[in-house]
Amino acid sequence: MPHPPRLDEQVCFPLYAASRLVIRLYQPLLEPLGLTYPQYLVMMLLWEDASLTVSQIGQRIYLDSSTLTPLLKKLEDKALIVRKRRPGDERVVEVSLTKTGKALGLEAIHIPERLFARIGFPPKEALQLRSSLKRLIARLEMT
Amino acid sequence: MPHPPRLDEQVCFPLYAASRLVIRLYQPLLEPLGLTYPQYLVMMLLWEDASLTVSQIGQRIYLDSSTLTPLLKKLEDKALIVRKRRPGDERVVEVSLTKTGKALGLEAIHIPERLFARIGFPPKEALQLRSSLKRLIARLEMT
DNA sequence: GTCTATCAAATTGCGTGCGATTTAATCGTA
DNA sequence: TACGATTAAATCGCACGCAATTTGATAGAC
Repeated sequence: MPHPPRLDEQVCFPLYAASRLVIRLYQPLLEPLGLTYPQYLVMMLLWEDASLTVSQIGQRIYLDSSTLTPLLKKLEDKALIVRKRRPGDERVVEVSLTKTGKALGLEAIHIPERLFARIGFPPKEALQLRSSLKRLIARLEMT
Repeated sequence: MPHPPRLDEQVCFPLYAASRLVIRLYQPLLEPLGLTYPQYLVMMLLWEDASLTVSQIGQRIYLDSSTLTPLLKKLEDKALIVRKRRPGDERVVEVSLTKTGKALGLEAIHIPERLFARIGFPPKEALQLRSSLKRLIARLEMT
């Protein structure tokens, strides 16, 4: 019996809902650092690699310059990063951590465990969920 | 050895990334119906229950009136729904399907399977992912 | 060397999300 | 039956996301 799509039967909706609900939980943890969740993602990349181009950041978190440019400007206003055109290829903008931005990484160290404690999801299932999501993302990247 | 949070180790990021990537895949399927993804979610609810209040919709998809009001007005502009204050309690707004809106449900019947085909994710793993996400959402709802 | 194609960011316009506040209606209780 | 509390939507301000276009710089073909 064919019928119009039902919310309960979808896979995408729980993805969308869970994503937004978890980001809401992050909020009170990120607020003391003065970061939004997408800003936090960019900072995480830079805490690992202190300098990246806009494109490299975009490839890692699946955002393009139309989203990143304003976001990066906000991080620059907060003095967490600097943006500099690459000498020798002025098309490329290099984003790098400032001392303040690097220091913020230390303040963020306990965020993941605090978030995890709040959710109270079984660690085993969390790991399995993550690996399942990563396989899904790998498939989505192909298309 | 404590270190700043790393993107690879997070559970939330794959959630956020997968959600956005899947929504992107929906786009070309929804475009012929003239719907965005969140609008599609609302329509799915109404295809099941032809009349719901703004609050009821919000509870089901975790959005509040500040997001829903403008979205519902757009659906009304497209003549897919009507919004009417409830006689007897003027605080409540009843959202109901128009004939056009109901008819659109038939055009949407094959969207889920077409999307699923595009992703090419093993059905077994998809079901397991969905149930895991639903458990996660249940935990998130408690807080 | 010039001219076109390509490339990286930036810009623009629109649709969410969401915290915070406002508006209007109803409820509860003295 | 007043009147403060509560409730449901709406409004406002700000920060994403993303399609489409623009801007400016470099690369390639001739």
